[in-house]
Amino acid sequence: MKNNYLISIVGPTAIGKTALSLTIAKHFNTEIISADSRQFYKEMKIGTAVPSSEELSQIKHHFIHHKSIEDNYNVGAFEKEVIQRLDSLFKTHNVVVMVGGSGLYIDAVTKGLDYFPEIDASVREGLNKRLKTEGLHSLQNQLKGLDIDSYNKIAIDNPHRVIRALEICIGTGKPYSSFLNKDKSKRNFNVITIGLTADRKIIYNRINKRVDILMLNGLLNEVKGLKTKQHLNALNTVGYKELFKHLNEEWTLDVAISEIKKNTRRFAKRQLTWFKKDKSILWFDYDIDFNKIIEALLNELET
RNA sequence: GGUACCUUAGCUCAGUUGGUAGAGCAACGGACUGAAAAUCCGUGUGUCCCUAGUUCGAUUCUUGGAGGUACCA
Repeated sequence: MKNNYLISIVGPTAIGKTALSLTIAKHFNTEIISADSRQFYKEMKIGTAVPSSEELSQIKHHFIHHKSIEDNYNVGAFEKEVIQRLDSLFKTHNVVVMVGGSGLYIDAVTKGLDYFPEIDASVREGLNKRLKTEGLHSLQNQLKGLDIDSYNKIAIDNPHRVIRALEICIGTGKPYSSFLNKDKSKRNFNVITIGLTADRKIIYNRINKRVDILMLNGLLNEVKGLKTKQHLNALNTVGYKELFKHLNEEWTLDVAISEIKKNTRRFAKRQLTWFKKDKSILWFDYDIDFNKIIEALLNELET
């Protein structure tokens, strides 16, 4: 019988997840796990809209600013670290809150990923080089030879997917598909997922406003300070990549800002598409009285 | 006030020698097991300004309006 609960809060960017997570964490007198794939990086303070220092001082947060953009970090490592952290948190708490907008990272914690061995980074580097010189078609053909199941199943037009499958085939000598759908490690906690949402128009208005605020908070300066590192993957992020284009004199500041807004809107759309699939999510309107959500949670905890 | 040109998708515009229309961007839908705020796939969403003619048929031609732009007064 599992008596521990992870309350996961999801929803599109700028919907108000942080405020809700604080309310819930306070109510249950517990701590917060962040599942936001860009808030991990300590160099990205403004553009990722992390909780304010005041908010951070009220409740203990985990996995915010714990990595550097220079580190090689990924979902697998995140899953492992979170599960370890949860094990120790559940020793002193029955309820832990998780909040974030990265669907894959959330699912990794709540549902688990299949096990894959670590592959040396040089394999991917080589594949990326070949993608440039030989083209995607050559990589697709190689995958066809090494792992026909994956070749048929994955999004074959998507270079990231093809390279990922190939790097496993090459790095392990076994097909990528042979690692999938094994028995995932069982979770020793229950998950309740709360979703916050709103009409698309409202979400978009909030996003536009959020971007203006990030600019007022000094996002441009933060990005300027990171200019020499713009090639790093972690900085291939909405809010950063557009301002790099401005600093590289490709775009005016106005164009860059409206591109940030547009790309954030598209990001929110992708988040909604991801979460829509999860039928277990309890959805609430963004401006509901949070006490109603607490009530709903208490109901869930009893049953 | 006169003359010329314009009015077609949310925006910028193309087009139909008369058979109810299509690009870019935006938007919308979707996929996604270690790059995920990433990456990739799919979809035209329309009183063709209004009116009256000519015509089997008008967004297209003609009449008369309305709105806009430029130039001349």
